[in-house]
Amino acid sequence: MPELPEVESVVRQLDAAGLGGSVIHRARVFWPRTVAKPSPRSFSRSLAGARFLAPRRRGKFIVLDLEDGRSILVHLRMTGRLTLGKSGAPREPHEQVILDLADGRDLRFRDPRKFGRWYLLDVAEEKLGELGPEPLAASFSSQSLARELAGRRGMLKPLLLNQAFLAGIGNIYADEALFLARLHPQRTADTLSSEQIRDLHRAIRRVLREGIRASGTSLGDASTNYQGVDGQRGRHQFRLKVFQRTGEPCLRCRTPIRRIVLGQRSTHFCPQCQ
DNA sequence: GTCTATGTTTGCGG
DNA sequence: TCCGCAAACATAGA
Repeated sequence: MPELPEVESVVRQLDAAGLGGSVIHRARVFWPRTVAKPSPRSFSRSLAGARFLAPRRRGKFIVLDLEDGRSILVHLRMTGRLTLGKSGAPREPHEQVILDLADGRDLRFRDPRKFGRWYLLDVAEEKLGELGPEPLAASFSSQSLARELAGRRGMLKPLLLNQAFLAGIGNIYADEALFLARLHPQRTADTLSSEQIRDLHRAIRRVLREGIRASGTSLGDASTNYQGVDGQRGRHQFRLKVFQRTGEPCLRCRTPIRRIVLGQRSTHFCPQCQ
């Protein structure tokens, strides 16, 4: 569920709530596999007393840097969710990790599907280094996108989902960006004109910024959908142009939106203007 | 029971 | 090496 805009929203909410500066009193792991590195035991043991710096984001990772130079990385995957509230509340269903803070609050991780992962690393880059460029960074230009696309003979859509190619894009924003850029999801990546590369670059940034401005996309109404740190829902679902609009008229040309499966992911596009 | 799901990794075959 | 595909992870909702 959460892609770059949702993760960015969570990070901003954690920051606004003053997570930076707070100290971990106790770390508890209830589902061992959630903590990918190190062992859950040493994860818990070595976090007591650690102090957070300001939270940040890289790709779809929430990065919680610690004052001692280490970092906690949280990946929400499909259904992961962080909450920050007063400690002492009974543990809710599907809560896999709880960090009790010295200030009387706790940071909780709830993940019904248990795909989400936590990492405690001496150097954040050992994981973040696998990621491609940040699409919203000033250094991500149309030229750098062109360089990356050159020689890639795969389809555009799966390429946009490849985190080593570009960090942070998921299924929703990939479909939306390709629609905005008027590019077919199955288009071979290295066949774009420089103008189309410019359009794609602009579309990617526009869609992600729009998502952030709307505090993310919350589909459906179930608890497995994206919610912010206080349970806030995003508003970007009302702005989707193709995603989950199968059969509905294209907002540009009225042609019914089509759904196909690419790389095992549903893909929505307008067969007329893409 | 079936199908779908916003993510990522791994292994296979081309 | 690059690419596409299937399965795995584990669960909920339609």
